[in-house]
Amino acid sequence: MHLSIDQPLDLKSSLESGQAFRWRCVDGWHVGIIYGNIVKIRQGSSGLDFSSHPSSEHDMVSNIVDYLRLDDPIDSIYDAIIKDDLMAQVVNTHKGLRILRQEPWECLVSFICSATSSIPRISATLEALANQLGAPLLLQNEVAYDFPNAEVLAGVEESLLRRLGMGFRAKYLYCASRMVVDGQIPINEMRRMLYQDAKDQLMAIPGVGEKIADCTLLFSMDKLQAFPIDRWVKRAVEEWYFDGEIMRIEDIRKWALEYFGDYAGYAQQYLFHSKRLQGKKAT
DNA sequence: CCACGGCCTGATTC
DNA sequence: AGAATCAGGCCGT
Repeated sequence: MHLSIDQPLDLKSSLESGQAFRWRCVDGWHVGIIYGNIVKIRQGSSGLDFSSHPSSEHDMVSNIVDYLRLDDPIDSIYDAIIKDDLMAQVVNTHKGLRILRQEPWECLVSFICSATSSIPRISATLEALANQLGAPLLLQNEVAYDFPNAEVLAGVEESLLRRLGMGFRAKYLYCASRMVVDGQIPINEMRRMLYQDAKDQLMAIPGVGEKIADCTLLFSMDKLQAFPIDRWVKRAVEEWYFDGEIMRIEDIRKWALEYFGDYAGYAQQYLFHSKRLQGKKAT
């Protein structure tokens, strides 16, 4: 199935810029899961080619539009966040990098896993979780495992989670599962909640602080003003906007929301992506 | 309020 | 080679 795209989109960067951890690349195709469907997708000159299961390709179109946020007013967003020459250049270099609209539960778990870890390890852990506890989905000669829901994860021992490589995050994941199952955290209603209200609720989960809450809000809950600050973004802002001065996270957060406005999250993703590529090349 | 060490563990560095 | 150090934080002191 072909889907024409007439706006900036860089599929590879979007799927591999550290927002989602379970996409793999096979022969130029990205294989992963979108809203319970295994999807094989690639970008050509005029748009996307993909196949899917169990939903038909026809029915998957709207899911793909949702997942890649192709409904965002991307040109207005660029206008809004390009406040200076540096951001103009960063956006231009990585034009088409999108924020994804992931499923809230998997996104929350992913970023609980991310604390003091590395992307390859985060991916391995999440894959292990899904392989062990999720339902397999088949497409052509590929298999991918759906992500286990909160009920399933709440039912496994912390020791299993540790065995799967979660380390000290195992107890956080167990708590999060319980809180979602018990209805304390209305994870699927947070898209309709105010940013700060949803954030306060997420941060009530042990192991979820400002950064992990903001990642979840930005990458799965439509809160485009969320500006997660990890070490890369911290470094990027300090070096590129404050002449290398060491800043407090809280001051960066306030500055970013003020400076970039309602689409600060997009600015964050571009800063993160370019700083990380730069950091990797340097080392 | 701020600063700091500890936490699991695999990969990378010295 | 084997031991430190680091990795997309958070929590308690």
